Amino acid sequence: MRITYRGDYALKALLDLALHYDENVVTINDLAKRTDAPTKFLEQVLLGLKRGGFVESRRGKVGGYRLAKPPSEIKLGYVVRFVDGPVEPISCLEGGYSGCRDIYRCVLKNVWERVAKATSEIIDNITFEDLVSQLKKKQGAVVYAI
Amino acid sequence: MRITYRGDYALKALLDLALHYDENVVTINDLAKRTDAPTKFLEQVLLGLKRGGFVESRRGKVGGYRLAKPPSEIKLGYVVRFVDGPVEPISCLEGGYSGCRDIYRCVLKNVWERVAKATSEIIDNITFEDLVSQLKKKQGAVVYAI
DNA sequence: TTTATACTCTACTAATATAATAGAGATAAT
DNA sequence: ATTATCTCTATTATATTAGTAGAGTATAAA
Repeated sequence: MRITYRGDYALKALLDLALHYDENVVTINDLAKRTDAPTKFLEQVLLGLKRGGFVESRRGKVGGYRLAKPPSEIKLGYVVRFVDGPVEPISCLEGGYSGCRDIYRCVLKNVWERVAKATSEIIDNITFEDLVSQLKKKQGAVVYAI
Repeated sequence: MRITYRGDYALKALLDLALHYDENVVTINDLAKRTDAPTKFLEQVLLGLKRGGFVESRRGKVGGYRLAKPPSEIKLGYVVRFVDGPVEPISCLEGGYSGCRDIYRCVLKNVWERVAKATSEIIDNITFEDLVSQLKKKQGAVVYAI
């Protein structure tokens, strides 16, 4: 698993939307500011998240983005896989891999499977609600105003 | 962490050398055959492994490669880090990262740290001796002749 | 109805990493 | 000398990543 900038921006944007879940929509400009992402790049990221069913949007003068589901129903793992692909550390676990013969395959493959499982167990047991409460516990909600 | 073909070849070559640890050196051609790696590419990989202190080589007519240390002293994690870089899933844990502001930093960083730790705990507790014995247990040593 | 604002969509580009390929050179055994 | 084998540097093709650009669409408010 490798988190790219695209993935990092996506997670931070969703976390920001989770922090504002009870409020109105958040504009992409505000998201870009608070996540330190280039606005036009973040647009693409959010478009992807919309197509993935993670966010909803509203166009026009009071437009913006909001989460499509409550933060408690969005697991970190879902987002990571959607944006940055499988968590497996090597392509031989992902399907079309032919870079190894059977002789060494199983013994190394087994290691990568263990790594993937350990990774999944972490990121599939964290929701954005968890992240929000960790954030609030740590610094206080007032910090997150625009 | 992402295992590249380079890393995959390196691990398989070392595993092959571990299987032949008590014997003579192994030529790059034999290694290339058994690991299904392009010979010239594997040359570079082995050169790297030599500089990293994982293998020794001998030139000339009966030349080849051998492990520089017993298989029990080579951990998978060492090799992975040497060949494919840090196991951390995101560059913010690797030093010069500036892609996040403090507001979201800690809470996501903490997740990636947990992933990196879980990964390390797996790959730093497997030696090439372990892999060899798993391999032998599974298929019998006779399979590994040229 | 016009205008301003904000999301939508597609195309393009620069930089970097990855996975090789190529070939000349050095060393050791026969 | 010859042959086999490792050594080293340069080059290349492809894919990925990160970002930029710009025209288009929807909505609220003046």
